[in-house]
Amino acid sequence: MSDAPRLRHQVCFALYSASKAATAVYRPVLDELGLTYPQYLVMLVLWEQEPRSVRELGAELGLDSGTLSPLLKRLEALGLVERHRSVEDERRVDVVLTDAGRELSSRAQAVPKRLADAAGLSTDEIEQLHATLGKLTAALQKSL
Amino acid sequence: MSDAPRLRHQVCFALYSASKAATAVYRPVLDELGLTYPQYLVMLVLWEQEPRSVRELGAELGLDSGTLSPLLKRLEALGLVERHRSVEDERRVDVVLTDAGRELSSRAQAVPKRLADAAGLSTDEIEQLHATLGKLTAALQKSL
DNA sequence: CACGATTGAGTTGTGCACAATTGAATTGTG
DNA sequence: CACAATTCAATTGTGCACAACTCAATCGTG
Repeated sequence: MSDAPRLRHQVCFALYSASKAATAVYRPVLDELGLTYPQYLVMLVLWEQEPRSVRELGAELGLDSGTLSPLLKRLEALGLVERHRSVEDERRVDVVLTDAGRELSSRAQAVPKRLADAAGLSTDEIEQLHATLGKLTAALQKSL
Repeated sequence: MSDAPRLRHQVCFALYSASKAATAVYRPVLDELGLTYPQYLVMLVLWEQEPRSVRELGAELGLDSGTLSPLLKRLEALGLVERHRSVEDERRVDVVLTDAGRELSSRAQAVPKRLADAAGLSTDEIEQLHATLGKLTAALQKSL
């Protein structure tokens, strides 16, 4: 019989679908902020701490300069960040928030709440999901 | 203090990272098959049942024609599928496997095993993760 | 100090994701 | 039957993801 792997049984597809559904839920909220989902992630990192080099942003998010360089250029065009060559190490580019970028933080408070509301999971389930995903991601990355 | 949402606490980021890590684990195996991850998903659906219209593929995978049309064109160029206008309804395009496309199924057996090996989770944890992701995705999609 | 190796950011090219639009085929309603 | 509304696939345009590459700055070793 069907010895072919089946879509619905694949955890990878469950991850892929859940991830897409989550960004779809965020989309309307992020639209109001004028951000895409990956841009929001970059802003999250910068709201925690700045300046951050492109390298550091990439390490936090698992993205390389091929993705970040144009993304940061767009955030700069939006007036949310500035990029400056580091003085100590001229290979590095430090990314800092502008006032507008910092102010966006308060408006972004509503973003994670939206997912929690839509998730339909208990706090326990959310926490367990979070923990399991963390274990999974760590194991997968180690296996590479 | 930090009233800004923090990256590490966000379930959405955990999903995003886990999904990226999973496709990264698949990448070398899929490279041997000459497929990308989304192309593999389309083949999974076709291995289960064919022919399938573009519309049906999109419904299974949550993708629209803007994504599928060029993807299917590439699968056709690889000689794995063929596309034919449906006779009953000429708006539809039916996608069928070629012999080469059908044969790829057996070589694809190794793909899901690779994730299971790398996951570092027990069967129980995998099943619970799968179930929770399913609940989450359904709830998120309903909320849109 | 010299110089090969490494690091960091950027660019190019390919492919996916999704919104918006187009155009043809079909359906539903008067 | 006519024709407006809907359905379906394809195209266009924007942005992300990642491999491969370039180039400059820095580091490590002799």
